[in-house]
Amino acid sequence: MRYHRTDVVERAIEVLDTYGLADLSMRRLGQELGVQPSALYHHFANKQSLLAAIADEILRRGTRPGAPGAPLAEGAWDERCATICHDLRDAMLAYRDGAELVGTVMAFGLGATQPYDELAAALAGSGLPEELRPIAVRTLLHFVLGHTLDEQTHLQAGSAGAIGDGPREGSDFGVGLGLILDGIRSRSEHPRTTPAPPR
Amino acid sequence: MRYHRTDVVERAIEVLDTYGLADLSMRRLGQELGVQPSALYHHFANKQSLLAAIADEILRRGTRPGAPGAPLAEGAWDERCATICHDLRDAMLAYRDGAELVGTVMAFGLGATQPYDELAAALAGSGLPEELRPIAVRTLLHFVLGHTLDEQTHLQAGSAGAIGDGPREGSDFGVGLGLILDGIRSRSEHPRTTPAPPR
DNA sequence: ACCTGAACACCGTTCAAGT
DNA sequence: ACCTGAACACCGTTCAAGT
Repeated sequence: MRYHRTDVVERAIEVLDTYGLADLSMRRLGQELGVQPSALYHHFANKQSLLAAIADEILRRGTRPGAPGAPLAEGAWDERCATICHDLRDAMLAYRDGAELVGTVMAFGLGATQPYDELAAALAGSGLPEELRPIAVRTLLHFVLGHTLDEQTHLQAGSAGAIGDGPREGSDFGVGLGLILDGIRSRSEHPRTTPAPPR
Repeated sequence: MRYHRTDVVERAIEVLDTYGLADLSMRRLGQELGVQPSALYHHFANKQSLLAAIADEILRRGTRPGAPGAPLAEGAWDERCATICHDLRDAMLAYRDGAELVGTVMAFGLGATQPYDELAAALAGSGLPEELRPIAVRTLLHFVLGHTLDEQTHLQAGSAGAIGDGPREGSDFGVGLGLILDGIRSRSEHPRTTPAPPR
């Protein structure tokens, strides 16, 4: 059998979802495809590149279609931010270890820049001073990545019969997100000259 | 030579700071101590336990002494939160890959609970409704961990002569932190019945 | 209490060579 | 363009045995 890049990514996602990130090795993936591990290096320069491609695909699958180039969410800036953050969370929760994978890839700046750009566009519609927007975007992303990683870790740890965690964590996410959006809103309405708190 | 648990942790921190987290293997650490890798399993059940002990020690070293049991920071609740967050950031930045290590350990809930408890205590002095405090604490921690990981990754990547990143990132941290504290303050002064934003 | 020595079951990556 | 086969330099962990 001969494979394309996309075949490898697709199979890798299946392995990830079935066996977890720790078991997603180049050797294991090769075995799963019926191919030598070294064959994968024809499609990807190294494992990190493969992981970046997987992260991109997971985020792509979690994105609502929508006209390309069109605004990615409707409504007020805060509603658009909330939608983007919820979609990102949902995309990561859709696959086992999705948050850990996407978080690692984003931390090393290897791709998955789509959410960043979408949030920056949404925040352009707020009154937030332009120079604060990048840090606001990053603050939102750190929240979503960190919270979802926590959530997924605990969900998976207690997967043997734990109940009631879904709703609790779900509303928790909205509350934390609302807290940050409130902070952005207060800076949008009352810009300050000295924004940093004292040490 | 015969070692204690604390000797192993101390040497591990030196290896971490000199060669990075990726090179901190049980075999490498054994070699550095002049001991078989298997000897380390007399002191730690597994590598994760060792990493948790290292994270605890890094945080302990970054903590200002202060009387045990006494309030860990003086002043208003927001100043105390800011101090705790800055100290946590500084502690992680003090060692190579410190943020990645502490972040991993905290994500798996293995220890390093000190910052959580300190922030919870500081927030008890705000007007924030009690049920919102845990999510506020976690939101602050996710910000500090995520931002510092970003910062350290980029600082280390451009360590060959990059200039001016320190101050920029430093103020960035304060701004993002101020954003979240503003959000907490707005909820403290104007509690809501429906805190979550719409999807 | 602390360590050795040997083994088990793995890794990512490279590279000449094949079709 | 895609893959094989073999090799290199590693991993974490276990376990009987030593002092």
